[in-house]
Amino acid sequence: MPARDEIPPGTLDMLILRTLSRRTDQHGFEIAESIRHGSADVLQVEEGSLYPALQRMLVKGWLVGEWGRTAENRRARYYRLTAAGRKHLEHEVDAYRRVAAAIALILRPA
Amino acid sequence: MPARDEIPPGTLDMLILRTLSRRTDQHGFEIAESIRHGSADVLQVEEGSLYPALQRMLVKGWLVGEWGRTAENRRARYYRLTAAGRKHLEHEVDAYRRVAAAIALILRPA
DNA sequence: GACTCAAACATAGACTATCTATGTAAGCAA
DNA sequence: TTGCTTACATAGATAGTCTATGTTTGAGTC
Repeated sequence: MPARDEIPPGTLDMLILRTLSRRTDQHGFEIAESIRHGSADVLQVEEGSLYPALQRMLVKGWLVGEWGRTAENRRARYYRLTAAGRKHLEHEVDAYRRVAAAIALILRPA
Repeated sequence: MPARDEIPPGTLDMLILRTLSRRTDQHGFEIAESIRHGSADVLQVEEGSLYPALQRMLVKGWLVGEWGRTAENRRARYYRLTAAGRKHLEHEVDAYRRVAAAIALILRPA
């Protein structure tokens, strides 16, 4: 029934960036929820994957983050795409679609 | 120009099984070529990935292999799906499609 | 106020699966 | 016999996810 799936290796950054391009200024927990809901409850990002990914992308300059407060008055880091992040997202989506189309070619019924 | 892509982690077994379900009794080199051509030259399986994958799947009983000779009189191992392999392929394809659809949900334009 | 609970962030290490690099054997041709 | 190619094979590097664990902080409760 639910049996949530893992995030396929190589897609996590893209999913995070895309989530932030849909709605900016989300913090980590929100991003995880957005991915879960946005995927119809199929994809679940674990915290041990999420936070390192956010760090990596901060370092690469694809995101900026600033500390703030949630509606429940908890400290949280809010992320936003940079121009470089937006461009990188485009490239990742292009590459993903190309590969997905290629796999579809092989899977499609003869 | 081509700039062939890597096989996404987790998809190689499925691609090999699917290739053999389209045409049975192919040897390793043929399988690699089938995947490349069948993907419109996008996907390239490296030998260092291919042969270990074939070994794994022999052990798991998804394939059987028997030694033979190519048209050029070279020794080669010809692989064929087992019933278990066919069933496993179905499951892998189902799981792949479910995840791909979930990713598509997130990627699709708002 | 002490205690508990959850939110939010974070890191270390395990694990999986691909790739790169390398090697071997065998057939054929010059 | 040298070289080229096919075909199979293995070892180690690498990348990216996960599990498990830990820390801080705010809110609620007794």
